[in-house]
Amino acid sequence: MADAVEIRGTKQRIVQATIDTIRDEGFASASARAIARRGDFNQALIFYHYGTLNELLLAAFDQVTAARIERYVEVFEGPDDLASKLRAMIPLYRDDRESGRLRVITEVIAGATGRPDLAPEVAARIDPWISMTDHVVRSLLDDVGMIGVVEPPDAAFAISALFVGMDVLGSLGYDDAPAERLIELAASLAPMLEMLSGLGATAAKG
Amino acid sequence: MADAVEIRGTKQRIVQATIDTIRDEGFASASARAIARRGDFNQALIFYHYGTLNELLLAAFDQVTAARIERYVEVFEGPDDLASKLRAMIPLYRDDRESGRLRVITEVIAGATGRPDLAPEVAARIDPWISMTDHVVRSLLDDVGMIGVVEPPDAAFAISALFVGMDVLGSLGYDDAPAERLIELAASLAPMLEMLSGLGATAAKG
DNA sequence: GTCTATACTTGGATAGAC
DNA sequence: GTCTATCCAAGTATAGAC
Repeated sequence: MADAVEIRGTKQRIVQATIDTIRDEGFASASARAIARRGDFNQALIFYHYGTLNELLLAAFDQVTAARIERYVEVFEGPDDLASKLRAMIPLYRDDRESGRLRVITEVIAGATGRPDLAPEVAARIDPWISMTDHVVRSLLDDVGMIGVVEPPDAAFAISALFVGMDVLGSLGYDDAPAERLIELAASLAPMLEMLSGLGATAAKG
Repeated sequence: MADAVEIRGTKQRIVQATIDTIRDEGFASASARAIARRGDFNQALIFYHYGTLNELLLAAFDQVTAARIERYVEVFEGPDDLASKLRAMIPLYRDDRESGRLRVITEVIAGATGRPDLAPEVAARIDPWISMTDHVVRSLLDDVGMIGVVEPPDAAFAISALFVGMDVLGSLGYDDAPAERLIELAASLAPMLEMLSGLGATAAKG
């Protein structure tokens, strides 16, 4: 029990060291050697267990995102109104930021740009996020009768991009506190949007 | 005349090769060796003329952004209404994208994340963009009487982040055509905002 | 200012002993 | 499954001839 964390063994230890390295030293510095130093194990283990460094980096990305997306889906597929959902999102987002998970995700996304060996793999792993956003946005726009004005995929792309961009600027050293304030703002504006809901439906009929 | 482009000599040739390399092979591949291969000159020249590779990369970034920002400032400091400004922005943005300049900028921004030796330098070079956005947003929010609801710096951060994020996702392989459609959408919504202008002023007085 | 040659470091990955 | 040892490619940067 006490070593429950050890049970999963070496592979997990390697992934954890990878996450730590990316978080604290950046994607560009996350070499096999640096990761092994960090986790205090032999560098050859990486290649025994993961084959290539890229595979390990992707495994680390998967681990960081896996638990995360479930929590967000839970919030956004709930029965609450938009404002409540957005407000429920704030502590999740804050936790992601403070725990360093967000930093890891951002580093991998930024690091994969312009790298043909990584870009498609990372893109495939971002897809679920964009899909989730698309789903939320679609039902929202539908309620408000605004599909056709904004296409849900465009809106989903923009919203996802907004977060990626805020995180990237955050990684560059900008204060990313605005992010939380903006979610809060969106939550406070949401009721206005839902007021339009009836209005939009009416207009569509009339 | 015919060799007007040659007059600026080797330094310019090196910067151009750097831009080409970043654009076509990505930031991660833009090593001194790769750049020298690309421009067909000796690798040692880079260090003679620029001291370090980082300096060269920043010089390339400066060159790509310099001409660009002037054109945007010209548009946004003009006397036109917001919708016209946004529409005027579209061909600029498209040109940046199609020429590959945007790719270079994105690669450098993404590449600088998590690199303490580059991040502050790149951040300093992004500041003018955020300032410009802040300026535009501030006068807009002021007109609409919404300062206090959204703080201009937050809005400027978000808008800048939106573009960075769309570009990063574009570099990851996502279709970034939505970007233009969204500017178009913003332009078509702008009149609504300006309608609020009188309303906001009235509310402030009443 | 430009070249060749090279010093030195770090990287991914593998072979083979244990 | 883990270790040591090593191969080899690639990187930044510099010294010194031209």
